[in-house]
Amino acid sequence: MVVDTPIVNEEKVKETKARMISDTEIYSVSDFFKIFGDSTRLKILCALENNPLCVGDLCNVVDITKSAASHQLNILKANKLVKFKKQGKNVIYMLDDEHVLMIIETARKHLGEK
Amino acid sequence: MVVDTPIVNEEKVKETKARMISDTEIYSVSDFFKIFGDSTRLKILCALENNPLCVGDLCNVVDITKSAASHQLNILKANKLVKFKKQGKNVIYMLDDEHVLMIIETARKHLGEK
DNA sequence: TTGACAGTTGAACAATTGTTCAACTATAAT
DNA sequence: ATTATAGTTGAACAATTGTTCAACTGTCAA
Repeated sequence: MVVDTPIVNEEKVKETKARMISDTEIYSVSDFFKIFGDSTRLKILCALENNPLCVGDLCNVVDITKSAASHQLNILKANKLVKFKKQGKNVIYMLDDEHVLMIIETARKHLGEK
Repeated sequence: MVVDTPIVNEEKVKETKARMISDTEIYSVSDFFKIFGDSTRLKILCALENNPLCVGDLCNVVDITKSAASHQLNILKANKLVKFKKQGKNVIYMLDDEHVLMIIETARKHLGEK
């Protein structure tokens, strides 16, 4: 829908609008956060923090089915948060970006403070 | 459901499980990220970055209805990301925690790099 | 070359989450 | 007091998102 209320402070609204991040960037940032907003994906990232794991072992650590893991790994892969290598019958997943753990740590600290 | 695949490396799984963050903390961290995972909420936080705004003006900046704004402000308030003061007929909202913008900035940088 | 196992995929389903709508409260102005 | 305006609320609805299920691919071992 559209706005259903009149502007109170015209100038302030104009200025604030001018300072806003573009819609496309807002969407890419919120999509990024959405990835961390799911506990299964967070657990997967957490599990891969110290060592690479094959899908089967990852399932056992995180306590999910192969299918659920595979779907979530696809999302993480598409967003360049994990990468993988094939090893015989197994597929070994690992973090693609250590940077990511820092983001999680920042959130944990923030929550710890409140 | 439960895991549907056998363990490959028993010891690795055991060790990794031991290192995992507790489930309750995983949930609170993912809930935290969920808040930033919505573009409307992100826009609201972004709009309040430089100046406090009354609900009506916020609606005009972010382009949403009063009701939608109010619901989202409730969520942000419950999570201590915004606070408000009453001023006559208006309710003025402002950020409760500058820390939050840092988290968004970190995400933007991360996305900019890839 | 057949059987077993590891992982993937798409569609159906279930659950969660955001928006809309209509009714409501509270404040200010006449 | 009455009316108009600002904002809130809960329930219904719509949309999005995660999980399950069953069928599939590819690799290894017998």
